[in-house]
Amino acid sequence: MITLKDVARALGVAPSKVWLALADHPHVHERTKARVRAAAAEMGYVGHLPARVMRGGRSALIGLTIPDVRNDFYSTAAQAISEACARDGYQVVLCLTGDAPDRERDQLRGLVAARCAGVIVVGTGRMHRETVALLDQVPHVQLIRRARGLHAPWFGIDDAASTRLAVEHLVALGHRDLGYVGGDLELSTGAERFRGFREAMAAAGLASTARWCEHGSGDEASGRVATHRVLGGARRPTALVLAGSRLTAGALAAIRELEIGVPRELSVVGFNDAGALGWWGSGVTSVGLPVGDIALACASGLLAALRASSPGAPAGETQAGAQVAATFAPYLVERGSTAAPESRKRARAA
Amino acid sequence: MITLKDVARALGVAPSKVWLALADHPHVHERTKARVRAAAAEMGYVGHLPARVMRGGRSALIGLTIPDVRNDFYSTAAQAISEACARDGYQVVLCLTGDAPDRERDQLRGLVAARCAGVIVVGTGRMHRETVALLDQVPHVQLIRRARGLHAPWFGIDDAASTRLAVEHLVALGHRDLGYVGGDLELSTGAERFRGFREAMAAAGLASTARWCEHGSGDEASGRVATHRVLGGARRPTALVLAGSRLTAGALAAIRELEIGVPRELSVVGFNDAGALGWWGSGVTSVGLPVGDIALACASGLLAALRASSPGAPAGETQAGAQVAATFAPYLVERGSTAAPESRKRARAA
DNA sequence: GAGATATCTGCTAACGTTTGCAGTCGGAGC
DNA sequence: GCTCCGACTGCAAACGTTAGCAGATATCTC
Repeated sequence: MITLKDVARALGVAPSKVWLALADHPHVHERTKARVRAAAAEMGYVGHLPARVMRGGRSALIGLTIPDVRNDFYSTAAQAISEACARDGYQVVLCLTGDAPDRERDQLRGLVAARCAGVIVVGTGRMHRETVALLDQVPHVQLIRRARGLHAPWFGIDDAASTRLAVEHLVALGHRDLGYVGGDLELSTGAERFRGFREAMAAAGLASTARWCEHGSGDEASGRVATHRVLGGARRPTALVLAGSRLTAGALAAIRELEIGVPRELSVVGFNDAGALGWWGSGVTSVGLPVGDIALACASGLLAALRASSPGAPAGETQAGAQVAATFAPYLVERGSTAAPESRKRARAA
Repeated sequence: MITLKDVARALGVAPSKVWLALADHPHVHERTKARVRAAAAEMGYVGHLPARVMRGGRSALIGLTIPDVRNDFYSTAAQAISEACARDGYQVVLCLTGDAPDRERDQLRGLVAARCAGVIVVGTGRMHRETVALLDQVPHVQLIRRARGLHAPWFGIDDAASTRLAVEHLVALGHRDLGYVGGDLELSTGAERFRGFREAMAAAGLASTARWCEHGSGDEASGRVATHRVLGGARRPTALVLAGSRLTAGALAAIRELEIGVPRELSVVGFNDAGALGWWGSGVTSVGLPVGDIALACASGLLAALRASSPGAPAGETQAGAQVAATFAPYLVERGSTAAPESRKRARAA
C-alpha cells in the first residue's frame, strides 16, 4: 500500500512537503503542488485514515444502531441518514441490535473502539448501564425512541397522536369495538402509542377492552401471533389498530390466515405508510410518518453538533440552525381497508 | 479518553504489562491479570482500534456497496451480511451508490482510506477505472451483479432462470402475448434476465414484441413509467413479467393507476418474493430468491478469505470450506395475480 | 555588495498500541 | 554460598500522518 513517504521518495522530496502540497498549503509552490498531486494520483496514493485518527482526531464514521434493517421504517431512515452523512464526508456503520441489549452493547463497544465521530441511536428497551457509559464518550442523538437514562437530543414522532388518529378515524366511521396490536411497553414508542390509543378511546367515551389489546416485541412474528390472539376469540372487535411497521405485516398475514374479510368484517389501520400498503388491491388505510424527514433532521442535528465541536468552528458559540430536537406529526392515509361496521350499515339501511 | 497508558499509570505498572494482561498472555501472573482487568473495566478503558490498525493490520470494517437500502433485496442482504460479520467481530459500513459510478468511487475511496478489511460489492453498470484500481487494494467479493473488469468471486442467482420460470408459468396458463419490464441492460442482471425472457419465449415458439419490452434504471419510478408505456398502447399484452424488486413496486402502482383488473385483464409475475407481495388480498405471483442464503454465502466467502489471509492461518494452504462462488436457483411462488387469459377461458367455455 | 525580509523546505516529535529483546528477581541445584 | 535457570517485567521501536519550528534560499532594499 502506497504511503505518503513512498510518494515523497519517488519525487525525491520530504514527506512533509508532500503532505503540505496535498493539503493545498499556501507555503508550497503551485508548480510543486501540481507535480505532487500528479505523482500521488499516478501511484494510487490513498491517505491512511487510522493514522490521521491517531493524531487526536476522530474517524469519519457515524454509527447507526437500529433493531432491523428489513423494517421499512429503518431502511428508509438508514437511506436518508447515509446520504446526509455522505454529503459531509462521513460513512455510516450499520449496527443491528435485534433489540437485544447485549448486542447493542457489543456494537457500541466496537464503535467507541473505532473512535467513530458520532452515533445515531435507536435504543433497546432495557439498555445496559455500560451502554450508557459508552455513549457518554461519543456525541450522539436519539432516533424515534427515547431511552431511559439518556439525555441526548431526540428526533421522532408524536407517538400518541399516531394511534389517536387511527382511533378517531375508526370512531368516526361508527366503530365502537376496537382492538390494538402494539409494541413493547418498555419502549417509549410502545408506551406512548398505547397511551394515545387509550386516551382517544376514553375521549370517545369508549372502554379499551384488555382482551383485545396485545403488546408484542414489535417484529412480524409477534404481530402475527398477537393478531391471532385478538381475533381468535368468540367475540371480536370490528376494527383493529396496528402500532408498528413490522407488526402491520404480521397482522395482515394473520388476517389472511383467519380468512377475515377486510373491510367487510374487520376494518384495519396499518402503521408507517410504506409503499407496499398502497401497491396492491384497494390498499391499506394507515398512519403515515415522514420517515425521511425525521431521519434527515436527526442526521443534520448530529452533523451540526460535530461541526460545532470541530476545531475549525467558533468555540463557545452555539451553531445557528443546529436543531437539537424535533417532533414530527403523523398523518392518516385513507385507503380501502377501513369502512363503517356492518351493524352501522344495517342500522342505516333500516 | 482512557488509554492503556492511563490504566498502567493508575496501577503503577508498565503499559506493556497491562497490554499482556488484557491479551491474556501466559507470562503474566493470574493475580496481576485480574487486577488489571478490574482496573480497565473500572476506568472504562476501550482499546484504540485505529492505533492497532496502524501497526500494520486492517480495521474491523467490511464495506457493503449497494444501490439503495430501501430495496427489499438489499435490505434483506444487508441484514444477513451484517449479522454474519458481527459474528466474526466485523462491523459493516453501509455505502449507498444510487447506481452512480461517481458515488461508488467516492465511497470506495473512503473504504480504502479507512483500511477496511474487505468489501462486498454490488457494482454499478459503468464502473470507473479508478474504482477497479481501488478494489484491487482490498479483498472483495461480488454480490448479485458481475461487474466488467472485476474477477473477484461472485455470489448471485441464475438470472436467466428467474425470467424463464415466469415465462414458462404464464405460457402454461395459455398466455401468448407477454410484456417485460426489466432493469438496465448494462448490468449483468438486467442483460441475463432479459436473455432468459427471450430464450424462454423462443423456446415456446413465441416472439418477444419489442414494444412490450422496457428496460429502466431499476428503481420504482422507472418501473412505473415503463409499465405505463408497455400497457398504455391500444393493444396490450395479457401478461407482464417483472424483473426487478423495486420495478415490481412501481409496476403494481402503474397497474392501479391504469385501473387494469388483475388477473382478469392482466396476469402479473412479480420479482423477489418480499413479504409485501404475500400480505394483502390474493397476493402477487412472483419469482422468489433465497436472498438471505445468497448474502450469507457472500459474507462467508469474504470472511473465509480474510481468515485465510490473516497471519494466524496456515499460509499457502487453501482454507477448507471456503466457498469462492455460488449460483442460487430462483423459484416460483404462485399466488392470485396470474390466471388463464380471458380468450382461453372463453375458448374453454365454448 | 551586505543585510533584511519573504518565501519556501526539511527535520523531528507525537498520537496509542503492540512486540521483540534485554533486564531483574526468585528459587533450585551443586 | 554460588551459579544457573525459569518466570516474569520494563524499555524502546515502529506503524503513517501531521504540525511546529528551525533552517535555507531567493528577492529586495539600502
